[in-house]
Order: sequence, then C-alpha cells, then structure tokens
Amino acid sequence: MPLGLNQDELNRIDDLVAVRRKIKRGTTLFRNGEAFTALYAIRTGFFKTSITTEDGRDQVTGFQMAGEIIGLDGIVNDQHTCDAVALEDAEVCEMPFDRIEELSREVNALQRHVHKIMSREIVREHGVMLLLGSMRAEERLAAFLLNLVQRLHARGFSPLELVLRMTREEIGSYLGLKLETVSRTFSKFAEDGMVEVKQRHIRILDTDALKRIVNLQPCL
Amino acid sequence: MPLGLNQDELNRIDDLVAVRRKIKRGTTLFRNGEAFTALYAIRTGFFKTSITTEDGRDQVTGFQMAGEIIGLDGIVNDQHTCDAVALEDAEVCEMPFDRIEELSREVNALQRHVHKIMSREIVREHGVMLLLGSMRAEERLAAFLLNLVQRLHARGFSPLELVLRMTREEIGSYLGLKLETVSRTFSKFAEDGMVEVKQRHIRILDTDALKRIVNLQPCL
DNA sequence: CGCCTTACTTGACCTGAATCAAGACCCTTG
DNA sequence: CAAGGGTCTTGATTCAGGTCAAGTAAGGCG
Repeated sequence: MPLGLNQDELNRIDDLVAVRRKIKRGTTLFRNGEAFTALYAIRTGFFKTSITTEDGRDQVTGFQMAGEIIGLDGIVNDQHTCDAVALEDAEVCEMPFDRIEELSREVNALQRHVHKIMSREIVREHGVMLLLGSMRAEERLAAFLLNLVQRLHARGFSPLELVLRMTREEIGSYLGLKLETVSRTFSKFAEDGMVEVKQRHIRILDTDALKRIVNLQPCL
Repeated sequence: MPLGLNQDELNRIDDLVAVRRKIKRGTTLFRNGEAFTALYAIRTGFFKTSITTEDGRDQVTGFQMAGEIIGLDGIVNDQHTCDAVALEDAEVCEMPFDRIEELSREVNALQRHVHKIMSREIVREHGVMLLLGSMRAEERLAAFLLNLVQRLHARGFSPLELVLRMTREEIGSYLGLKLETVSRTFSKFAEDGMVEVKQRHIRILDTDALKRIVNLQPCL
C-alpha cells in the first residue's frame, strides 16, 4: 500500500486485513460458483486460478504469489467464476469486499489502489492474450520464466534461480501448450545452455538469451 | 446504469458524461503511451483495442460496441497500454477519471458499478484465455460469432444476422488465427449450412449447431 | 465510370505442436 | 527399504493450422 495515510486511516486498513486464513496445499480458497464476499491478499504461498467448462476443458488463468490479490473475478456477479487452488501451504488475508468499498469511499488512496489493482490485472491479461495469440512455444515458455523470476526477484529472491510450484501440465494449461511440449521446450533450453533444469528446480544461465527468444520475431 | 438514484445524483452523473467526442472511422480514440485521463463510454459505433509489441507483433484484445467502456487499461500506470481504433464512425462520452473517482466516493451505486465493469472485463478476458489456450479454430470462430450476435441482440438487433465491422485479419488477430484460417472456417461453416457468408454480412442459419461446436470436446 | 487498392477466397504444401506410447525419476507411505 | 503412484522425459507419428501463392470481388475515388 502507498503512503501518505494518517494514523486513523492506517488503523482502519489494518482492521480490514485482520482476518487471516490458512490454506493447505492442494485445497481451494474459493471455487467457481461460490458466493463472492471478499478479496484475498496472499501473505505467503502460491496459488493458481483456473476456469473449467462444463465439457471438462480447463484453463489456468494465472499464478499468484505473496502480495498479490485474488478474487476480483467474483465482483461482477457476486459469485466466483474460477477456482483458486493453493500450490503450496499458504496464508491469506480475507478482506470483506463491502468493507473495502466502504473504506475506499473515505480513504482516497485505498480507492485509487483498488482501481489500480484491477487495471493491472486487465493489463496482465492483455499480455497473456498476446502470448497465447501470437507466440510460439519457445517464446511462451521464455516469457513465462522471465515473468516468474522477475516477480520473485521483486520479492527478494534470486533473479537466476527458482523452484516451480506447479506441474508441467499446469504450466502448459496457462501457456496453451501440452505438458509434453513444455517438457521438450525446457529440455531444448537446457541443451542450448540457457537454463539448468532439474525437475522443478530451474537455474537461469543466460537471461539475455531468453529475452532474445521472446522478442525474436520469425524472420522479418 | 442501475436505478435507485435521487435527482441530485442523477444530475451529477449526467454532468460526468456531458463531454462528447466524435471519432472518425479508422482513427484512434487513444494510443499506447498516451496519458490516461478518462474512461470512454461508447454511445455509437464500434471499436477495436489492440496492443503492439516493439517487434511488430499485434494482438487485438477486444471489440467494443455501444454501451461498453474502454480505457480501463490506462488506470494502473496513468497511461494507456493499448490502442483504441474506431472501426466505424463513432461517438463516445469522455468521462474524466478523477471525476469518476470523486463521484463514486459519494454515490455508492456508481462505485459499485465501476467495480463491476472492471471485474466484468477481467472475467471476459478469462474467457478469451480459455478460447486462445484450448480451443480449435472452428470452436474459436463459432464462439466469436455467438458472442457477437448475443451482444448485438441485447442491443435490439437481430440474433440471426450481423454485419462484421472488422476484417478477417482483425478477427484472426483476436482469435489467435491467421486470416486465411478465418476465411476457410467461414467457408466451412457456410458449406455445412450453419451460416450464410457474404463478405462481412453474416446470417446465422443454425445457432444450435454453432453452440454444439463450441461445447464439442474432441472425442472423450 | 473505370481504375486501383484493399479485402477476401481458395489451393498446394509445410511445419510446429499434439498425440500416442514407453520408460525414467522421484516422492510417498506402509 | 520396497512398492506404487504421480510426474517428467523422450521418441515416433499425425494433423491442424500456418505459409506461400494466385486469383477474385468489392468498395473508394478521381
């Protein structure tokens, strides 16, 4: 949260985020169809959100880590339209949405903050649409890795090393690829000396090469 | 806008949407990089929004028609991150965003409305991710057509007939397909007697068949 | 009205990723 | 420590959609 708040405002926001909830790995924070009552701020842990169609298709719509907000999809129809599953043991703040609305009427900075969070999610999804709509498998995976390490780095982790919290299949679902393709592409990156892959442990050996892959456009 | 507003509130909202702007076909309402100051409510006409990468890739992120809001992407960094181009002569209301924030602090219904609009956009984009990530060409185009006629129908137009405002290439960009594939898929639908295609004039002959295509999952 | 440009269609061929299949690794759990 | 299930890798093959190319229709404009 931004600064410039007086003590009273800070207290009320503290109050807003008072309720904690622990989510065990593999369990859901909320599910498609459930009543929407709150947004959740992730304190620790790692989530995926996904939508499932009647016909069994499944699309991972995002991976969320500490500091990020989930549940925004539920606002429009007062019920959640996706599932949020913890990929490792996690803790969240449950922020009742009517309290958020109430408080953001009085605290301009909070209002602004809420708007920015939602806008950021819209812009992120534009990026995913670009990825899904026009990138090749290698570009998608490179973009995915760079995005992950960048977000982890912003949280104080190494920009060169990461542990994937999700399976190849979940990565594939997010990137619009099959798990075999994800696996093959990892292997190719490793062969080319750009990354070191040991199951879910990834070490980035050549960030620039990955960036070049993302920006590379096919022979123009 | 929802009801339950008193006269004073109505007046102030009228005031908010007072500024009109006409946009000629082919010109931009706003462009990537421009300062964000306002959201736009489309009064008449048809827009596309798209993002362009440095390397020249282009992704249409949406098509918007009367009654819809564009510009939400600009909130997070106070500058637009996509281009909005009129696909036919259009008129919009320019709604200064600081005035929206101000007013929505005082008019609960407006605050709620703004939140729902943003959430709706997030949910819509989830749907696009599903489409791009897991559907085949025929499914994508069928879903696209059904979505368009449904929105047009909600505005009083025929649910069986429509005039496309965009090129095959723009449809393809939105759906993650090449224009040739879009064209071929239209032809296939026409052969199968599901639609009648005369350039941009589309007549839907069998809505259910299109719905079946969308829900059809490959042999399970 | 006829030219020109842009949009669209269709065919032939190619290729990147999906599919199918087999086996390896690794982490539980008894 | 061994058994077993989930996860991952890799190979062989197939196929949907991309690419390249040619031709057609149609809307805009002098």
